[in-house]
Amino acid sequence: MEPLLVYPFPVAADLSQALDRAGYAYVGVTDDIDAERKEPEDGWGGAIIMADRSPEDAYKLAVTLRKRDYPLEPLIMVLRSEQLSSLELNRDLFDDFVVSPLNHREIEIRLKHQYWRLGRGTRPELVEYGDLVLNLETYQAVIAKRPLDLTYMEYELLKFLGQHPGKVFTREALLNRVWGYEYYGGARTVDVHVRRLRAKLGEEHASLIQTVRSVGYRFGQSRWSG
Amino acid sequence: MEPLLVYPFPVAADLSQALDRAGYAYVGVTDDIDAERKEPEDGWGGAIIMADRSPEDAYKLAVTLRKRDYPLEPLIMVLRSEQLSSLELNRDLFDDFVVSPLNHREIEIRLKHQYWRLGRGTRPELVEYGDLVLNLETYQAVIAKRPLDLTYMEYELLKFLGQHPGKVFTREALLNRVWGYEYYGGARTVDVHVRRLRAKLGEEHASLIQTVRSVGYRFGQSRWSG
DNA sequence: CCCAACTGTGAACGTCGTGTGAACCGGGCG
DNA sequence: CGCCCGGTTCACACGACGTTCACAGTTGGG
Repeated sequence: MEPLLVYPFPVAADLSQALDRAGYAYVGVTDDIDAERKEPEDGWGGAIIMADRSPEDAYKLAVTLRKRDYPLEPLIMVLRSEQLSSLELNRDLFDDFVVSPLNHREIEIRLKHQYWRLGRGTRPELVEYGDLVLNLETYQAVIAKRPLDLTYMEYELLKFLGQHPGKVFTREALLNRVWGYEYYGGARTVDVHVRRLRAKLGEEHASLIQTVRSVGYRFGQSRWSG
Repeated sequence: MEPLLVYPFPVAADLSQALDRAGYAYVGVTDDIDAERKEPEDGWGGAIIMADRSPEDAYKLAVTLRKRDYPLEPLIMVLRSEQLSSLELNRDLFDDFVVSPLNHREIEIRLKHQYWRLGRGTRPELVEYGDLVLNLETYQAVIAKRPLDLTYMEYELLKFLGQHPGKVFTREALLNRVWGYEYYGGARTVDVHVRRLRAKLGEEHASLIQTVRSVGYRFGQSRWSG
């Protein structure tokens, strides 16, 4: 992760303490010129700008950082309670703000939340196990980076198994929980779907679904053999 | 503007005072059942959930409000300083948070900032995906530099899909979110509009809208990358 | 007021997913 | 050695689901 830009320099003691604790790298800058000079090759990892001492300079810096081709994100402002009104006029200059005096945990959480938001505006819900990844939002599956073309029931079955790795399910249980409680069909159904899944998973991953003789099926390694 | 959902009911004095001052309408709810019962026809305008008294119930409510077809936005949590850690585990449940005791100005600014982000920050006036460009201001669509002559519903549907590339939507969900909550019509409607869209997109781009059998439709390719 | 364009619905049609029966295989046990 | 039990594999038929079409209801502009 690239270091955070922090204004002003030298960095206030409570802020540096909070960032150190949270494990963030950061670089203090005195103004926009300084910021450009110290900017890492891959750009800043974000910015924290304290506007509680010299608000004008702080906002001026924020402007230059945001009005570039590649706007700096995330940008968090720090200010005193009575300065809050000034934010409304500059909404597009920051992503979040904190009211001083600083709360260590709060600034850490806000940073993380911003990174999370940037990373995936709406988070994909994933089911992962080893090389296998199921994206529940897009209904797509990938094994070892190779996309799997699964039918509906195949997907549902694999999803269920993937959500309970290591656990053994009887055919009965699978029929109940994947096909639905009211469903009443033969146990062969499960066998065949497991077979088709294994085929699509490919030779090397077919063993992801193991047969437990006289009991049922298990996904992934047993909890003992790890 | 639709009223805000506020939990719990009765609404804490300082919060109601802050919301009154800021000019927001709001409705206090006791739990998820109550929330559903009191929900305005056009949905909630947002939510403020105080988790400082009974955190479990608060988070439970947040879950139900966010795991719907139409997730409630924005959702702001209110909690005590020592509860901050609990947020990390529930990142997707909220958009912003405030540490109590409440600062009137702060909660007002955060609300406004969230609305601004939803209205403008997140939604650009252009929707782009590959060769497709939708200009939301002029209501015009272009595919591979060739202008598309779309009807209203066609445009709305394409816009919605384009705003959520990769994600699969059931016909039900599309009816809700494109045609509107109160709309009650057959699922064939969606099919036909998809068909007309595909036709207008042309042979080569028809696959932009994919059918996910037994589930619904998906626009574009999956997004595995953040 | 009429025409044209847009939108929704029901029905016909084709495809593909799914379940089932039966054959096949392999191991355990008498 | 042969029988039985359980799992695997295969082929096939049914039916669910999506696509397509034709048409009717509705809206809005000229």
